[in-house]
Amino acid sequence: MKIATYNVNGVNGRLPTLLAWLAEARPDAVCLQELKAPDDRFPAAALEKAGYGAVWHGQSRWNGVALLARGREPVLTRKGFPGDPTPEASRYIEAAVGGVLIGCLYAPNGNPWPGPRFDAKLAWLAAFGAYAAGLLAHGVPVVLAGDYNVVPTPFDLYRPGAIADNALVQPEARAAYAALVARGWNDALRHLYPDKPMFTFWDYFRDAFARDRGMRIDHLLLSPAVAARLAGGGVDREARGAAGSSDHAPAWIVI
DNA sequence: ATGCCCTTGCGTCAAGGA
Repeated sequence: MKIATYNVNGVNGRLPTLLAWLAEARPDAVCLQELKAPDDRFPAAALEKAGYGAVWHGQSRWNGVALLARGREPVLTRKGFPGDPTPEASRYIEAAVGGVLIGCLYAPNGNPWPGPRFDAKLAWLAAFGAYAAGLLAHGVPVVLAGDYNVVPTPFDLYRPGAIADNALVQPEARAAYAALVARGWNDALRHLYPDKPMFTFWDYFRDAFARDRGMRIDHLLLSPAVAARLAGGGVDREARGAAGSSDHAPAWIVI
C-alpha cells in the first residue's frame, strides 16, 4: 500500500498536474493540502474518473485538505480534531483506507515571526500533538501525513542557518515536532534516509528548485504498528519540476 | 533589508504562502 502526501497549492489550478502525477505514481491513498477551494468546487468528478474516491474539507481561498483512495471510498472519521484552537480553518481531515487510519493535516505557516500568527501556529501544533497522543493510545495503525510547516533540523534545510527569522525553523516549532517523534511517531522518510536531505518544498523565488535550495516540511509520521510494516518511501522531485507545478513535491511511503 | 513568484477571489489589488 502506497500512501502519499502532496501540498497541491490550489487543487483546481493544479488539476492537470495532479491527475498526471496520480496516473504516474498510482498511490493507493493521498493526502492533499492547500486545496484553496470551497467544498462545492472540489473536483470530485475528475478524480473519480481518474479512479479515486475522495473525502474533503474545503475552504474558500485558503487551506483545505482532502483524502483520496484508489479504487475505493475513504471511510471518513472526522473533519477537524477535538481541541483545534481555530476550527474555522480547514486544516485536518481523517479517514480509514485499507485498514489504516490516515490523518491529513495542514499546519499553520506561522509567519511573520515573531507575532500572533506564530503564537497561533504553536497553539495549533500543541493541540494537534495532544490529539495525536490520544490516537497513539488506541494502538491502531495510524499515518499522520501532511504539511507540518516545520523544518525539523538544520539538515532538513538547503543551508544550515538560512532563513533564521522564518517561522518554519524556530526552536519552539521544532520542539513541537520533536515532541511528536519523541512520543512514538516515526518520521518515515528520515528513518529510511538518515543521510539524505529529502526536501519536499522549494519556493518559487530565485530559481530555488533549479539550485536545489529546498527544505523538508512535508512529513509522514507513523504509529508503531505502521512503522513495523514500513517497506519504502521517497519524494517525487520530478513533479516539482513539471510546468505549472506546486511549490511542494509529493512525499510517499509503502507499507 | 527587501523583493523575488504564485495562488484565489468578484478582483484591476489584497492576503497568504514559507
